[in-house]
Amino acid sequence: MKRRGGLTVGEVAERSGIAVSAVHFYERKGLIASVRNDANHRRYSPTVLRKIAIIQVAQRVGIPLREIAEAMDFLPPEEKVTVKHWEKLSIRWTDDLDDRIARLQRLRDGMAGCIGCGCLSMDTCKLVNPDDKIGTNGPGPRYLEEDAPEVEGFVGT
Amino acid sequence: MKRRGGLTVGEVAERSGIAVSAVHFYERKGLIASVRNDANHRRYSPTVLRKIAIIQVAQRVGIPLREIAEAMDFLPPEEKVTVKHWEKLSIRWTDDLDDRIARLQRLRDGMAGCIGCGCLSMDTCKLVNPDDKIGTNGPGPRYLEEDAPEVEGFVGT
DNA sequence: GCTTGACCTCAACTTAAGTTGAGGAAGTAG
DNA sequence: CTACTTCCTCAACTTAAGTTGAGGTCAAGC
Repeated sequence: MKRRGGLTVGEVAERSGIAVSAVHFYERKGLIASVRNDANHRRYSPTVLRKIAIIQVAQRVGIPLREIAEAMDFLPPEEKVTVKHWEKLSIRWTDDLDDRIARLQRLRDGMAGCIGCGCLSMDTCKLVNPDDKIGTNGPGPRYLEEDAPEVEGFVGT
Repeated sequence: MKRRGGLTVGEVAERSGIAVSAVHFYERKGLIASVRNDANHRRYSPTVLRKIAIIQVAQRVGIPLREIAEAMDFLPPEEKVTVKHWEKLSIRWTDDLDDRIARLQRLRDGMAGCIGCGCLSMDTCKLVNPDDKIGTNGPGPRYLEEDAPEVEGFVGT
């Protein structure tokens, strides 16, 4: 196979640790790009490895590919990408990550509170009623504690 | 519509804040149960509202329905479910949540470090190399910094 | 007596992130 | 020359968690 002209899809797959099909997939989604040689085979710039690494980190942060693609659209046309650009993405995704962590922590604190009180699913429970809908009479879990005692009716009592 | 015999699917949907189709779906997945009246209409015990509330909290924690169903399989046959049981589930999922938070925090710390050093995708980067595969020569992102400088070959240099 | 509303079932569609497989071309090793 | 490997495209399948729609039943209200 012709050397000269960049990395083959197989090399990219092996070195980035993802499957060839995933490399194809990322390309279809516009996350990475390649040029074709005369045999219509993809050739990648080595910077694609950096990009794939970024993609993987972003995915672990929980960013969907669509958003990763959007963020990467703001990058200059390949060779001009600098460390500054990676830093920007990094900061952006760190903020996302902070949000996610904060949300999970609030949830955890709620859970911890509920372990003590055993209130899970009660109408005053922050966990079940995260938006504090109580009293709005809109849909959402309510009246739960009112129902539980008078089980009457079920099984035909 | 006959009153007597428990909540209708519409009532469950409205009071739990999920769609009727979702109630059906949860039932198909074995997460909740109903009995049928003579018109073949579902009738639910009010405890189903509690269960759905639990399902929603667990989902927000990030537990897939399959696992929620498994956990709920350990619950006694309906009416015998006590606050103790909810507490057990709560504790179990709090642990899951702690893990999830810890993982995200490690990731965040890695990101923060990378913002300073601009190393994203370097071979020494904990983020890109979470398992510290460096030197194993196995697949995974490596050599990245070795490649970047000598871009030669691409575009035919 | 007919329309309306809530319910029923079953099948197909949706999104995300890929994987798997069929069918074919092209370059390399023996 | 033939076999092997890598590559190509395109279509279909996968899982999760539901939603949407078609076609049908049943009781109530006017």
